[in-house]
Amino acid sequence: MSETEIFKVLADPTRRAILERLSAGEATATDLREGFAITQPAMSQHLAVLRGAGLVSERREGRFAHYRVDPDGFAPLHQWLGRYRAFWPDRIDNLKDLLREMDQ
Amino acid sequence: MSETEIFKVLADPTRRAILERLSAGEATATDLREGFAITQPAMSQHLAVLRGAGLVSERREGRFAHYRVDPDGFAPLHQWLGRYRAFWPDRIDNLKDLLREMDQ
DNA sequence: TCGACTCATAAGTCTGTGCTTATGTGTTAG
DNA sequence: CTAACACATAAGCACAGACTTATGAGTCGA
Repeated sequence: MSETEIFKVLADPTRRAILERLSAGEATATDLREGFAITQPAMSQHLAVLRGAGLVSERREGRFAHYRVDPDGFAPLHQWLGRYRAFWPDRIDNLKDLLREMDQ
Repeated sequence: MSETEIFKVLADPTRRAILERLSAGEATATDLREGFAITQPAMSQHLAVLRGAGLVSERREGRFAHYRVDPDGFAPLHQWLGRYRAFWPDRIDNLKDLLREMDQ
C-alpha cells in the first residue's frame, strides 16, 4: 500500500482508536462499536478502509467478522519514518541497536 | 502537536516530497519550488502547514525564508508507531537471524 | 420457515482541504 | 525612489472523505 494511503487512513482519529482497541486483541465489528458514538455502517466503512490499507485483517466466522491488527501493514510507515531517524542522534539509529534493546 | 494533525499533514504527497527535499539540507521556499509543479502560494501554504505541525522550522534572512526539518516534530509519530512495534516479534526475530548470518 | 441478527453497500449531505488567481507586506538592487 | 523580488494572505472553487439513513445479503436460533 502507498504511503499516502496509509497516512490518510491513519489521519482519522476513529480509525486510530479502532487500531488501539484491536491491539488488545481480536474483535468483531459489533464489539468494536462499544465505546464509539458511531453507527454500524460507519464502523463497517472504517474497517473496510483499514483492511484496504492492509493495517487490519479479517476472519469470517458465520455471520461474524473478526478483525485484528496486521503488523505487516505498518512496515511502509516504519520504513518511511526510518528515513528521518537519522535526524535523531539521541534515538535508535539503526536496526541493530533496536535488536540489542530487545535482547534485554 | 496532535497525532491527528501530524498524520493529516503527512498524508499529502507534496508535503512528504518537501520533507524529503529538506532532509538533504536547508532550502528557501523558492528553491523548493524547483521540481514541483505548483504555484508559489501553494508552496507557501504547504510550508505553513508543515511549520504548524512542528515538522519544519523557519529561519528568516532578509526577504528569504530558509526552511529545514525539525526532528522533534517526528517524535509523536515515532511514539505512536512504537505502540505497534510490539506486534512484530516474529518479523524482528527473523531479521535477527538474518543479521547474525550477515555478521559472520 | 421465519424473524432476528451481523455486516456490507448505496445514495445523499456536509465539511474540510488543496488548488487557483489576486493582492498585500516587507526587502533589496539599481 | 522605484521597480523587481520573496513570501504571505485572502477569497473562491472543486474534489475528497466521513457521516447519515435506507436497504441488501447472508447466517443463525426457535
